[in-house]
Formats: sequence, structure tokens, C-alpha cells
Amino acid sequence: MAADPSNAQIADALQELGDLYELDGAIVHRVVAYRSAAKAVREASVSVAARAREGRASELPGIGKTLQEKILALAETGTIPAAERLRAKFPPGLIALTRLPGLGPKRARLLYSELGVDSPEALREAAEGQRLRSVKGLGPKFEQSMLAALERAGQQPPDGGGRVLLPRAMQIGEALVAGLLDGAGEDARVELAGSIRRRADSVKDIDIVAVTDDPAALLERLGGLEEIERVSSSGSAGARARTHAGVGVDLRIAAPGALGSLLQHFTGSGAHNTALREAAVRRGLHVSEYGILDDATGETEPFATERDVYARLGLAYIEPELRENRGELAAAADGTLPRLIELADIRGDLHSHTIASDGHYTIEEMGRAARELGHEYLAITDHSASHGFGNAVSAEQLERQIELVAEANERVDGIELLAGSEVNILPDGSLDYDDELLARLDWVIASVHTSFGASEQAMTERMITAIEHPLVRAIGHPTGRKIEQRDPYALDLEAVFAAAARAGTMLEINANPDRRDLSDVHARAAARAGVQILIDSDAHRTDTLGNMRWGIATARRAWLSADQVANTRPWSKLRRKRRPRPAK
DNA sequence: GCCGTTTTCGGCCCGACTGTTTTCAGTCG
Repeated sequence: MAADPSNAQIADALQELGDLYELDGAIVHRVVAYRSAAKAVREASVSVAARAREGRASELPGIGKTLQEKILALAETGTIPAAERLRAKFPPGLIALTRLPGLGPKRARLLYSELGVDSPEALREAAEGQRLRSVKGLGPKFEQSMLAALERAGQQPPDGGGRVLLPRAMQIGEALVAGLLDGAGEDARVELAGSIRRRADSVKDIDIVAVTDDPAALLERLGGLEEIERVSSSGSAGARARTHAGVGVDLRIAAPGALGSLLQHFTGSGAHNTALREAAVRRGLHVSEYGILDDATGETEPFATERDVYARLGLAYIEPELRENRGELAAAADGTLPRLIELADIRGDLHSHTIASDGHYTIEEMGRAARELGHEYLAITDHSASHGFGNAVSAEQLERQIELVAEANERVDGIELLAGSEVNILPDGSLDYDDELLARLDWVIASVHTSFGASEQAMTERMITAIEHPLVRAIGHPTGRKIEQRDPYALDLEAVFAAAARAGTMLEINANPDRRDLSDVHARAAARAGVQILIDSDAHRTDTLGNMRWGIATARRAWLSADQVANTRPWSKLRRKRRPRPAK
């Protein structure tokens, strides 16, 4: 039997099948169902193929009997019959066509049936030959917009989808907000919304909402900002634009009394809003960016704050980070939303690097910088002997490092520096310092840095062996993912979480914004399994100690409270003697 | 396709903008 398809492979297959059904003219709800199922599979922390073999894939949200069967077919035969049938009907280039802005499934199919256009190349030829205008409903402007879209698509890297990591998006977004506010009236308000406000891993567009008594002036100012390359469409309600960095910008302008309604609408997520509105309709209420229309009165009431919007719907206020339709609506109705962790709850950082390995500052410099952030403790955790990138720390050097940390502790007041190590987990799950040396450290975090390609079984056993090592207190960046760059390695996370909960080993949310690993959904599943979560900066420089904020963002998206995060406690509560080896 | 404090069948948010329209379809978020 071949290896089970990974969750990513299953998600890709469902995504493709949804695209094919869309070309085939299926009703939009069916297409949406495939896309939401693909998302649920991609984010699942269990092997969906294994669940399907047990007949339990439908326990995932958005997966029912039909998709359970289709996933099972994919696992057992390597393909889905319906996809085979539709692939024979539509050439693969048609899906690529629907990726072009302004060209959806209806027109792609129209162009294929009328002109035989079956790829972006064929589209370019047809547009250049002015043949698109011969199709009823299409004209010269459509030809021009397609040529422009093809041009832009050619400039972008094929992968990545043009998504920008959160810190970069926030930097651009905050500059835009400042630019829009500069010279605006006293009463003007401009705020970031969308996935930036939800603190997602990465964002596709920068969404901005504004309130002003002079919308025209604000729109004009947008076009004049130095970050903006061009404004592509503009109306009375707002504008769409593009930065020189290639990021889309949506600006929407509200009447002063409707800022809450607009902010709620534009913060999303789409899934949250759809679910919110469907629930409202059942109560005779219609939610839009303008307010809430009550069937009973026929009146639309605008809301000045988001809190008022949610209250009108009988819901507690939902923090933006939770608005992903992952159960927050039910919790808001029940009054069971968590009190989310905040940056100020963090007392220390237990993962950092210095010039002893691949960091750039000394122990003392890192310690002083951490103290400036208000930390009570900082663990110095340079890479262990077999790291292989940059300077690894030999056993002898680590013994010297323990002395250096003790000396730095003498010189730096107001913070406790801890002698630690980020120890490599070798392919067999063992560590690359001996236990005697590890036992002399204040703190040991263990991470995988090599052999990412091992099988799921091997990687899971490797990880659990490290988790059960009595001197390992935490696992660093547990899945190895890099946002928009590298998928998690094959790992049975359910088994890993169970082992970590049993052993009392913490799992890290690594706050490096390229990683944010554990992810939001994985951290939530881990905490539910009883795992203590740790949030670390993994700083290699003094200024990246501040990356802690991105880990907090992930923790909040994971529904975590301060009491579920270990380093909200003082070091005196975390320090402890060597655990006894688990009884055999 | 999924799903159920109205439903196991019949629903399944809401609006902006563009381009082609003589009243609207398609696309997007």
C-alpha cells in the first residue's frame, strides 16, 4: 500500500475539484463547500487520510458523507473519479485562466467554447488579435484588461500567490494610515482592518477603513501617497489601489455613525461574516457594512462601534483574532469566549541566541535588551554541537558558556539570565550533548534542524523520544514550517500533543514571524490536549527579542489565555529539578 | 457540497465596481 496522501495533498485535490466543478457550472454553494473543506483539511492536526480510512473524516467541519468517500478514494486509489472525468472535459490551462483578475469561471468557459482559448498564452493571442470582442458580452476594454492582467501575472513569481508576511504588511499599512491621516481633519479616523487586524500569518491585501467628512479629499490623498503605484478603481464608497511593492490596498469610507459596522464588515474574515449573517437572517436581521436591517421595522440601523454590532446580534464582543468561524460565534452567544493572553502577560523569554552560535550580540547585550522589554528572565539557548550552520557550541564551549552566563548575571541587574541550550534532536530522537552536561543547564529546549524528509512515523517517533527525554523542558518550532515557504514536516501531531501532555514537556509557539510555529490551529489543538504552551522570540539579535508580539498574535488566534502559557509565570514557578525518568 | 433551538430537504451574506449593457452579468472581497 502506498503512503497516505498528506493533508496538503488532499487539500490540493479538493481545491482542484472545486475549481473543476466551478468550470462545469456547479452552483456556487457546492464550489464553496469544496473550498472550505480544502481549508479544513489543510489546517487539520490529524492525518485526514487516516481518519477517512476509519470513516471519520466527516468529523472535520465542512466534510460530510460525500467528501469522506472522495477522500477515501484518493487515499486508496490515488485519485478521485469525479476529478478524472472533469479533467478530461476541461484542459488544465482553463483553471490557470480563472486565476487572472477579472476572469472567472463563466468567462473562462465562454472563451473556451467560443474561441477555443484554453491557456493564458492562447488568451494573449486572442486578445492581441482583437478576437475577444467578437464574443457577445465582451468588448475592447475587456481585451485591454486581460492583456494588462497577463502582463502583471508574468511579472509575479509563479508561487507564493503574492502574499506578504504580517510584519511587512503592517509596516506598509501603518505608513498608509499615517499618510491618509496627514492633513485630514481633526475628526477623521483611519484604521487597518482585514487580515492585518486579525493578525493572520500573511496577507494578500491591505484593508483600510476610514471615517471623514470629506471623502473626496481622502481618496485624492490615497492616490498621492508615495507608497501607491496606482489607483485601479474608485467610487463613492472607496477605492482599490496597489503599492509599489505589489500589494493590493482596499480603502473604504463610512459615514461617521457607521464606523463600527464598516470595521466589522471589513475586518472579516469572510467565513466569520458569512456565518454571522446567516445566523442573523434566521432572526430577521440583515447585516451589512452600513448597519443592520431589521425585517420588523424595515429600517437599517448603523453602529458606531463593533461592540454595538455584536450586542445587537445577542453576542459578546469577539476579538478580531478569533474571527475565523472556528466556533467563536457559538462561544460569543454562550458567553464562553476566552480571555485572551496579552503581551503584558509575558514574564520572560526562553529561547535566544548569542555570538556563541549564530546570534549577533553578547549574552550581556541580549540580557539588557530583554530587561528593557520588561522581561524578568531570559534563557540563552545557543545551538548545540551538531548544528552545522554557523558556529555550533561544542560541549567544552557550553561548559564555558555556563560560566559566562553566570558572570553576565552578576553584571546585569533586574533580569535573571539562564544558561540553556537549543539542543538538536538527532534523527533517532537522541540529543547531541550527554545527559550529565544537560543536567547542569537551567533550561533545555530541543528542536529539529536536520533530516526534515523523514517519514511521518519516523518523525513522530523521533519527536516523541525527545519529548520524553527527562531533561528536555520544551520543543522548539515543533512542526518546522516556514510561512509561505515550507510545509510542516510529516508528523502525527495528535500523538505528539498526547506525548507532550503526558510528559509535561512544553511545546513552543516560536514567535519568529517567518515561522509562528506552532501555528494558531495547532497551538489550539495542543492546548486542548493539555499541553503547556511556551511563547519564545528565538531572537538572534537584540531587536528581534520584540518578535514576541507575533507569537502573542498566534496565541490569541489559538484562543489561549495567559494561564495556558508557561512563560506568563515567574521563573521561580518554572524552574524545577530534573524530572524522574518515566517508569518503564 | 453541507447542515439543522424553524428544517434530513431546502435553504445556504451582502454589497461595490466594471463593462457591457437598454436592465444586468460577472467578478471580487
